[in-house]
Amino acid sequence: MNSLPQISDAEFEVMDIIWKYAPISTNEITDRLAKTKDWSPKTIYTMLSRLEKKGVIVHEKESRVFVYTPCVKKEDYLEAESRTLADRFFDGAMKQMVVSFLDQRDLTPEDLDELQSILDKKRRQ
Amino acid sequence: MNSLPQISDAEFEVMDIIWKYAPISTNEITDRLAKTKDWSPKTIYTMLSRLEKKGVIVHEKESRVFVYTPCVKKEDYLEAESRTLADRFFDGAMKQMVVSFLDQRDLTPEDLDELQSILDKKRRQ
DNA sequence: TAATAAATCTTACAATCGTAAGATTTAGGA
DNA sequence: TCCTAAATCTTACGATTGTAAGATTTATTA
Repeated sequence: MNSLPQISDAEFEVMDIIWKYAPISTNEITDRLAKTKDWSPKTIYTMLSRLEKKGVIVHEKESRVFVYTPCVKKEDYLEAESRTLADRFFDGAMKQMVVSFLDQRDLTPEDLDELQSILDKKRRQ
Repeated sequence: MNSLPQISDAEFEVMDIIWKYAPISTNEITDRLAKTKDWSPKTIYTMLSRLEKKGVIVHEKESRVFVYTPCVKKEDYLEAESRTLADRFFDGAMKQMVVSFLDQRDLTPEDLDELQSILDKKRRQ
């Protein structure tokens, strides 16, 4: 709960579906993942067991199917991963990281305008 | 070169020293890492071999010691990892990611001021 | 109630990773 | 030139990850 368990790339994909659609059954999970991934349902089942073992999801039985719910928040992972990124590349300085993102070429002038107005609002509060 | 090899957390720590101090000998690498990590030199040697096998560093022999140089740029990893983060958490939308970072609690009002002026400059160019 | 099909549980296996010990090579001093 | 200490090379081993196959359980239908 306090320190987030490490979850792998593939596990993250499964988590993502659960975060988006929970409570959700195994079948619905496999159906939704089938749209983007080419994974066997067996593989997905393995992911689900591992995620549950790691304590980031729980299930309830509904007759014979399992229905999953997350027990950690996606934002907590965002938080943790952006901190890791800041640590690795900017010595922990979030601000520097933001600056570097502002330089990223795929922000259009309109994006910049919008960011500016958000900044304005933030500073005023 | 075009697609960056995956490197692990521990490997990254080693890379980081090489990025900072290259060209750098094995001994200097282990000395510098000793300050923060509690790794055996043997362990570090393993990292170095793996990194070289992955093609992200090369060495030259100077008498009997190896001197390492990176052959990928740290910024390329930043680029790749921030894109991954944006994909995972914001559906690829860099702008949304930046917005979320602006909300991060550890940006001081001074930071916001500074960001604002950077934004101003960027929009003007 | 007995069979079946669907769902879950158990086991597996190769690749990568963290962590190093032991073997081998070799530059440099005696 | 020969020995030795330092450096590198080879091997290892348990945990995690990606990827599933096969075994077992069980709700439902015939």
